[in-house]
Amino acid sequence: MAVTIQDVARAAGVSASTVSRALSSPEMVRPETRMRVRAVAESLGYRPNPAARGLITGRTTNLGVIVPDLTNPFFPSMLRGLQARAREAGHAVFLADCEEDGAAEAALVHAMAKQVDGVILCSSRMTPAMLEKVLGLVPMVFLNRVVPGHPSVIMDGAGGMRQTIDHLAALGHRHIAYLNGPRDSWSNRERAKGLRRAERHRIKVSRFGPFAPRFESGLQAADLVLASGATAVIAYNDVMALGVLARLAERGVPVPGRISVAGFDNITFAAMATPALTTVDLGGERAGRAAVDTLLAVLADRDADAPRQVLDSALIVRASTGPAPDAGPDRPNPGGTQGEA
Amino acid sequence: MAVTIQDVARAAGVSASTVSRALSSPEMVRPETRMRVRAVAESLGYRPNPAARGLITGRTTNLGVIVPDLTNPFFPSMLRGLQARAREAGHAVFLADCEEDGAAEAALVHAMAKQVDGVILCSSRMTPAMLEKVLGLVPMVFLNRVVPGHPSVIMDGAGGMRQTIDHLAALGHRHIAYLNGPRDSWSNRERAKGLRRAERHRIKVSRFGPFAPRFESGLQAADLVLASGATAVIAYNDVMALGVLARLAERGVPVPGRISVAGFDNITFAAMATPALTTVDLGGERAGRAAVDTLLAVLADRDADAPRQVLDSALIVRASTGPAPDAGPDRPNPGGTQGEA
DNA sequence: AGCGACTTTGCAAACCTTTTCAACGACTAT
DNA sequence: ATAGTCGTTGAAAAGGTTTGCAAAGTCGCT
Repeated sequence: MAVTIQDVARAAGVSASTVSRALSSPEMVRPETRMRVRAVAESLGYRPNPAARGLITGRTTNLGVIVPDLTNPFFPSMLRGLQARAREAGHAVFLADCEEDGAAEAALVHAMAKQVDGVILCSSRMTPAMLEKVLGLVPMVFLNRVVPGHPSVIMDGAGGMRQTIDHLAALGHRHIAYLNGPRDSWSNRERAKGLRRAERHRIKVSRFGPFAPRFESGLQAADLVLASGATAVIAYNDVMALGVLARLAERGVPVPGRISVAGFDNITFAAMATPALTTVDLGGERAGRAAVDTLLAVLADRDADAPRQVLDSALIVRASTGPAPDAGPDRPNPGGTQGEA
Repeated sequence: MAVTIQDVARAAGVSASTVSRALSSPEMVRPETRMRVRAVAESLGYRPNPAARGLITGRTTNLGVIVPDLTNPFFPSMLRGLQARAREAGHAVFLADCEEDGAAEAALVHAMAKQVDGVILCSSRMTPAMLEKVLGLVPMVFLNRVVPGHPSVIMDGAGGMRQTIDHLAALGHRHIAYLNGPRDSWSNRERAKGLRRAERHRIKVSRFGPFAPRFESGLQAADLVLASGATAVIAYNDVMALGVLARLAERGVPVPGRISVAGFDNITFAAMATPALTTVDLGGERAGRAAVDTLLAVLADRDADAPRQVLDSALIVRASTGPAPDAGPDRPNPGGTQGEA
């Protein structure tokens, strides 16, 4: 049915080895023969069978990717960068969605192991014990999680948080709220670490949660934040922040007049909300590309020690954050903030 | 390095064939032997090499999926259903994003052909000429596009449009606008077909576009629609509709007081907008699952004739659509609409 | 006891490719 | 002229699995 290397060999009057060489090691075959073979291969529509090739070379030119939840809009942007870079490098991408389940994730690694040259684990949900069992199976790089001794590319959530706090401090806020994400989320811990920056500005921080990173959590949290007296709220991610925004709009609370709102991830809809949402862009596409590059580097030199790459994040200031309500529009040095602007 | 069937055979004191059978055709081997072999395989952590297996069986248990744009939030939901069903059926999923480019899509089909048992083409961007060249390569099913003689599952955009128009008619609207999607999009043509329903209600329809299906197009279109005097606007998709909503909010136009807005796709953020967006749910997850089922059916019986499955769509009425402004809140039989409610 | 049928197992071929090795001819350098 | 080198090619092995076929063993029946 499908055309094999033998068919090409017969049609070109050479051996299979010559066909193989004409296509993958062109310098090893006489130009004249090479041309003829290539022409025949082309005309027959021959494509090497990757499975057979992989069997002998031990390489598949496939990359595996596992994400925890495709419907979280943060991942598609990451995937896009990842996918594009992989294609540039001549690799196809195997994608699986583990649906936030670490055990499923481990099973997927097993399933993929033999069909890919390496796998990229995005925000892996595996416990250390689960990790232990799959670590040797196939080269892996971790995206958005550090696993000692293994290559990772991480996005600087803590740094993003610090930028956000500096931004709010400059706007005169003295009391802010943070809405925690899921309890055992690595990214949430990272982001929360950045909260320490508030001390430097003598800003009071009220923490709420943990919350599931969903729109509804934002609705719920908005009322809590309002009652707390904070004049700004930073949500674990944009989806929650949008929930906060929606609830505040419903209650007629002016944003950023009475309260400023910020999120994380810079998802597409952050820019589309009214008011447009101030958010931290963690550089998802860039991270996706970096993960592929890292994996390729590991593949090329397995003995190199595990690189850990940290990507800068950037605060995207939009309309949802503004001066603190008690800080008058242009009053210099309000309260005790030492004019950190 | 990796443990092969030979290793298991040696350790269990049987031949490789017996190991193979113990694992995949259990009834062919004596229970006692079967147990022992399975125990050994388990303890050694043996996993059959899918490439080697595929080479001989001709089946890979992989499915390929090509989508035009991962960052369009409609696709992830489809993918999710697809992915889940594929996993239930024991198939892994190869994903590729062709970035709205038909030629790239064709290349991806080629690249995937030998590594998958079949491929699902979501909203294929290939021209008929491109299609021609790849049709025989591998079993395919089309999602959201009909290709004569090939299996497809399609979502009923025209039906969704009819429901939307009936809905608006019932609310007393006499003049509506439609914002076209991309010029040669099959889905746009389908949706536009449903516009004929307006004749039955004696509703005037103004068409705008074609537009790229983006938020910015909605911003642009909103002003055009307002100037046209229409009291309701249906956008090609939710992303555009959200753009319309944003622009109208910016101009202080009450929605749905002055104008009603509706979209297509029921993306997550449609429900999160203010006002929440009325939209047509085309059943993406369901469609993803159906596509897998169809593909599996084709694979099981290649001679069966190409099924074409049409999925019902459902109008999700939310706050962005309301009574026409000139139709008073409860006035019966306004104008000449024959009271179609 | 002998025969046939069935069960259980192993051998070897097959899948398609890459790669090692050897062969062959031509050419160069001694 | 001869040995060595180089360039070009083919034969064959290898990679890990499944499967058709045959062999061996078991059982029941006549």
